[in-house]
Amino acid sequence: MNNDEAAALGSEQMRARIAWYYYVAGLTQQEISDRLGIARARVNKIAGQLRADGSVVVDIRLPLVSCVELEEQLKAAYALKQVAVVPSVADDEQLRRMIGDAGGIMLDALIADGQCISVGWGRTLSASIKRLRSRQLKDSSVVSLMGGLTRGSETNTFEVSTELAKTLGADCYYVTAPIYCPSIESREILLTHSGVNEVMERARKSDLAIVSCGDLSHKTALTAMSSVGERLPDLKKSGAVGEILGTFLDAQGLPVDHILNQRVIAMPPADLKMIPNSILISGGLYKADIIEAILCAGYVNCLVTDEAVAQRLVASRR
Amino acid sequence: MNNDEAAALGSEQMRARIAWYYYVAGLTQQEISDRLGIARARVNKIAGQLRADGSVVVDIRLPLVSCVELEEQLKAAYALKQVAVVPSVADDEQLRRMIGDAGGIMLDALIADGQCISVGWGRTLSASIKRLRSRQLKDSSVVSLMGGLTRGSETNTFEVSTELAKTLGADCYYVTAPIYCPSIESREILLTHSGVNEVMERARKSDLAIVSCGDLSHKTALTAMSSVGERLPDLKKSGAVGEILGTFLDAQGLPVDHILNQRVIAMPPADLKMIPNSILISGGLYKADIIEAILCAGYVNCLVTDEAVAQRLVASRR
DNA sequence: CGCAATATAATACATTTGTATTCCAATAAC
DNA sequence: GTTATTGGAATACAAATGTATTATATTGCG
Repeated sequence: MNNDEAAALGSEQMRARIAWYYYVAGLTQQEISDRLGIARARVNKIAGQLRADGSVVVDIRLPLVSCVELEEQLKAAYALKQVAVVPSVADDEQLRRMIGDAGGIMLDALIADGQCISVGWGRTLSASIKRLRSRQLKDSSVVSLMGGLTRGSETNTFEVSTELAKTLGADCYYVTAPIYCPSIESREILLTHSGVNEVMERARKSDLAIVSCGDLSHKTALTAMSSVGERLPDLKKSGAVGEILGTFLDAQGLPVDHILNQRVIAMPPADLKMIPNSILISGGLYKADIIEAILCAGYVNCLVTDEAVAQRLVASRR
Repeated sequence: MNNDEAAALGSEQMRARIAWYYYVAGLTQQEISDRLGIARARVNKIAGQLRADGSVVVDIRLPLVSCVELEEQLKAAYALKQVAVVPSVADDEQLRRMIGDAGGIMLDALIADGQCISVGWGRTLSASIKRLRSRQLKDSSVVSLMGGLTRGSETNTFEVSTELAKTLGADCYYVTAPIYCPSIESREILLTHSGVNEVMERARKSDLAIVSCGDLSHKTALTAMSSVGERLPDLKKSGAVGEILGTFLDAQGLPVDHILNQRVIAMPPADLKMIPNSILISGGLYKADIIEAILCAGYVNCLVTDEAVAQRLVASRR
């Protein structure tokens, strides 16, 4: 291929060439920029994006025995069907990608045609979905498990379900309501009128649920919403350790008595128990408490997390 | 994990940690060496090995349209069942790895339990086999298609079949003879007495054959054997353009009349036609002639090669 | 048309990586 | 016990990479 041809490449084909040359052939970025006739800085940027957006994925074929052991211990301790544990790293974003990758691999094996897949929200979930192989499932559907965020966040609940549906080639059903209603009355109105109930009914009957969870620190995306963030002291006083599907739970995994829980529009966590396969994808030591609460209550039967959290979980069951 | 624990890690677990931290988490080699308490240079070396030995594999999820087009054209032009084309790069070793990767992906999809898989020899084949997922096939076997090299080469025929059998968890049958006999008489003796015939019979009945090919330059491993290398002028005079399974072919794909062909111990190329799936894995522009010859004769029905060769092949069928 | 917004090239620089070299300790061979 | 051999640490340095800055098209819009 000569430079004239290269110059005529669309940006998508440019990305594909860079992916091959850099990640498979092992050319240097300089060589690639020469060959393609573009600035090296651009190659560098695109190469980074390719990793981040899941166009290039790496598989590690050496299991870590310490993680494999933890997986087995967690399965036994919390009666889980499937567990994946990845090594811990300090950087949150890197950890999310690692857990997301592992979650994607688990999902890849569980997803089949003819299923209804319900999905929560979160950056880790978003990473998992990027990792999935795309398919053309004709008889499948994706359902959102919770209302949307009004303040445009980097990842909205709508975005997660849309992306999953697109990747799978499935239909998508949205909970067209805010995650927290302004008042208990408005919640009633929304539930009775807007078709939200039908979607949640569909979610209850789904074959596979994919959820994440949030703790009470400011690191968690949900608490970054002003409506939630300003209530953090309240929530802590009420005994909450974090949330799943927008519902705040205490250390035993029971919903706490708090105004936010009365205004949430999402499937109640207890309903997850009716779903054959439910996966919690979440890690980072600061989420250990809420993860433990969710497992104690038995809301989910599969888990993807990191080594440090797994150790905590195993230790507290001794 | 603290340093004391890390220091106690076996080297295999060390490799696994490095794989995760470097390729998935994206830590720098310095960070990893600090965390594991080892020299950075060692991390660097291991990280390189992990890529090379197939413990870390990368998947590109963006197809190159130019390659996809060539695949379709080749299928049509040479009546092939499956074709994979990867972008070309100048460096031979890099190209081998790319083609090997693509070959591994094709093989992964074709290999099933209960099969007999026959295999030739070559560095590209070796790369393909490294890329395969390991399995536990109880009712499968691997058969070598050709005799061994006496002069210890970096990859011997025995090594390729052994590694494939190990990866698949299958039995392995070897052609316990040199690829070229010292004389026509010794060849007769070997064929009648040593069980070589039984193995070749088994190969003829195999379900899947995996072969590579060699050209007549000194780049090719086979011609590096002194017994072959010194006959290169002869071979060229007799019209040979390269070899498959140790048998030298002319541009039409017919075995040439040459002493080496009379002394080769390997399955004759024509017998490949009886095998349901036969894959030729080979690339590099200097091999275009022999690849074309093999395809013209219809010895194989699947092909893995690179873009430049694919273009040549398509062009010469116009 | 001119203007702002965007994308890319060109450049520079700090960080990270690959690699060679030397040195040291543990181990095996004598 | 002494001497090779080996594997890894320590070091140094060149190459490659990540990133910021500025300059230069290119595009879309009023």
